[in-house]
Parts: sequence; structure tokens; C-alpha cells
Amino acid sequence: MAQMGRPRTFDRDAAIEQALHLFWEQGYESTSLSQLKAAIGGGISAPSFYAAFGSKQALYQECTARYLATYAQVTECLWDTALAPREALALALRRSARMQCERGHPKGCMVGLGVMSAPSPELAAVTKPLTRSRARTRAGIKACIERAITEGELKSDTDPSALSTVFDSFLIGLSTLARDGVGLRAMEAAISQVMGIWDLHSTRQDLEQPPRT
Amino acid sequence: MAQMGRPRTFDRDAAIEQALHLFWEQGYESTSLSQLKAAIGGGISAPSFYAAFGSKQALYQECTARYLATYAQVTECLWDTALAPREALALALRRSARMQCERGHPKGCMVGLGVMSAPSPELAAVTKPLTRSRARTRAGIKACIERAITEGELKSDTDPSALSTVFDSFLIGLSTLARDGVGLRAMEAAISQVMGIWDLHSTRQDLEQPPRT
DNA sequence: CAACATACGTATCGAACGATACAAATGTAG
DNA sequence: CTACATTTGTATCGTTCGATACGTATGTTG
Repeated sequence: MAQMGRPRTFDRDAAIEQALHLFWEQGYESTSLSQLKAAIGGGISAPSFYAAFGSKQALYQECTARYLATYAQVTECLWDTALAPREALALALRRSARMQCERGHPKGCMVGLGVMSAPSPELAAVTKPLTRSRARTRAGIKACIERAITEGELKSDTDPSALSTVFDSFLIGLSTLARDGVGLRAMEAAISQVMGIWDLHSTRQDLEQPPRT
Repeated sequence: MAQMGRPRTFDRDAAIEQALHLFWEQGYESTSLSQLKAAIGGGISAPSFYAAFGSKQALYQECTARYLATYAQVTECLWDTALAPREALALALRRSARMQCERGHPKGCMVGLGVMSAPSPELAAVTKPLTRSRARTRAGIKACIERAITEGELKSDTDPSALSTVFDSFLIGLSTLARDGVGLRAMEAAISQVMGIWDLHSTRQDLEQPPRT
């Protein structure tokens, strides 16, 4: 049997993407049912909404799961040990910046902007997947650095915690910059600059000091 | 004449500070009148609220003005030309980190977290002072770098735009880190690290390369 | 004292919020 | 066709939202 009962008139999968864009843009609390209903399939009724998604909170959780499974994958290369640590980190930064500036969806990263998405204490549970994702990215950056130290790419006296905090804070800050209109070109230039910190701790001398006249 | 009519039973100045803390913690839209009324002077009535502040939006504007005039002053040293550019920037970062981690008020910077405080397009006007403050800090960082180039502290081929974006993104990212529980110690260590980028472009050789065995 | 100015408490406004009851409509399965 | 499963549309629920009307209480001014 293909599907029993009357078929729905909107694409549930596309609806999640549209709802995701709203939550991404405005956060959980600031996005109303009216906005969600209006954005889905050119407008649906309240009963259709609840039949399809259960509740606003349940839909949000589906949206965050969708985000983490798609857009947020730009930083997964942090865990790819087939890549050299420096390239893994630089790739994560560049991919994230590119994604955050893409057209067709809100600017910035939903994970980063999610800190203020549901700020009430009783609603903190709803954004927990985002909080966990930030912690995971933090750990990924640190793991990259520790791997580089182990492999001899970074000097053994490098402080992995301090260094990873630099890259992590820089990465999360990009979301706000994107919202403020800073473009991809500027971000990419900044990424090239910030990777200079890596080279400062590199064991390869040629990276640390450009030739001087 | 000192004051006509019946005096109010709460301290209006303290009320603004308490409301500021709520807006700082939760943002504009997520903070309700009920919360504000309950937080002010141990609980006030709705008419007292409106008589004293006019509206929720007017109070928010007073709170942002208060924030910008007090807490946000930590970055004013960016404009202090009596300081060496590097020290001005490092001081701004350190002061901001310290302020964001202070006890007695919400973690993070209200200016940075304000991006998602009133995300609806029609409410963007209410957070405009915060957006302007971010732009001003961005300009301050860039001005510091340009001044360093002019004064010969940074090499003339330094890209002020790219470099300022690094520090700006790092600074804004600290707010989210603070919310996630990253402590002042870790931030200070990261600040020391990120200032290494400055030294990479410094004209003073002794800063760029620590002695090697 | 009387006159005035201001803040207070109670009670309530209309609108929007998230969420449902219920019956008609539309599909599949036998 | 009948029986069943699911969605749809209309109308509405109770709550909370931001915001007020109105009469009373409490202060200063003359």
C-alpha cells in the first residue's frame, strides 16, 4: 500500500526546509505559528500544521536535525583524519564562511545564532542540539590541533586549548558578521589571516617568516 | 520644588538596570512585560510600568543606551590615540572578555548577542543602536590597525580590512563562548594567542619569532 | 486647610499566541 | 459499492501578549 487516506496538499519535506529558514532567520520564540503556516506550501491551516508536525516545538526539533544533517556538515572535515590538520581546520572555516554567505537561505550559522534563539530558561531544552553542536565543533577544532602536535606539525609547547578557543571564537563570530553584511570576500581574507596563528606554532620555519628585504 | 505628586515606590534607575539584565539575558522579544514588571522593584503594576517607561520598546531603548554608556565602554580604548595601537586593541579584547565573564549580570556582550534579540524585520529598528555599536567597534579595530601602519608599527603591506575582521569576529564570538560556559581564563589565553597575528605583521622582529633551540 | 500633581491598585481591553473539536472532503483497500 | 484512513476547512478554545480606563492613595504647593 502506497499511502492510506487523503493525501496532503503540501510537500512535508519542503515545508521543513521553509520552516527551517524561518527559525534560522528569527529564532525559535520570535517565529510564530502564523508565520510558519503562511510559509508552508503557500499557506496551510492550523489543523494541517498540527497533524503534520505535532507542535511548534516538535517542528523546530525536526528543523534543527535537518540543519545539523545538511548545512552544519561543513565543519565535519574537522574529524577527517585523512586530511592534514591544518587543511582540515582551514577547510572547515572556509566552507562555513561560504555556506553562511550563500544566497537562498538566511545569513550566518543557525548553530551559532541559536544561543539567543530560545533564551528563556524553560526553553533551553529546545536548543540543546545546537548547544551540543557548538561543543562538538569546539572539540573538533581542539582535536585537529592536538593531532597536529602529535604528528609533529605544531610545536610541542603549543597550547591546544588556547589556540582552539581562538579559532572557535573566530568561527562563531562570523555568524554575526554575516548578519551585519560582511561579505564572503572579507571573510575569506580574514580566514587567511587567522591561519597565520597556526603557522606561528608550526614546526615548518618557511611558513612563519616571509622573506624580508 | 523637589518633586510634585506622589513619589514612586521603586527606584527608576535601579529598575532600568534590572530590566537591562533581562533584555541582556533573553533579548527584546523573548522578554515579556510580566517578567519586567516582576523584576522591577520586587514587582510593580502595569500602569506603574507604563507611567514610568512609556512602553516596552521605550524601556528597551533606555536599556540599550544605558548598556552602551556603561558596559560597552570597555572597547572605547580603541579610540584612545594616547595608547599604542597594539595595546589599545589588546586592552579592548581583555576588558571585554573580563566584563563578559563578570558575575552580577548576564554572560556575554549585549551588543554582540543583540543580533538575534529582535529578529523580525519590523523590529529591526529597535536594535539599531546595537547594530551601530558593532559597526563602530569594527571601525575602531580597523582604525587601530591603520594607525599602527601609519606609525610604522605594522608593515605597510598589512591588509587592515582582513586583519580587523579577524579581531572583530573573534571579539564577537566571545559572547557565545561566554554563554556556553567558557571561562575568563580560557578567553585570556586565547587573546594572548590571537594577538600573535598582530605580531606576525609587526615591524619588530623580536616579537615574531621566539628563540629556537 | 484647599488645590494640585503624580503614582498606585483593580479590572480590563483587543489582538495574537499556541493548540483543538468537529464534520466534510478525498484518497486507498476490500 | 462499502469500509476505512487521513487531510482539509471552519470555528473556536484558553492563555498570554502589550497596553489602558478609572478611581483611590499620597505627596507637594499655595
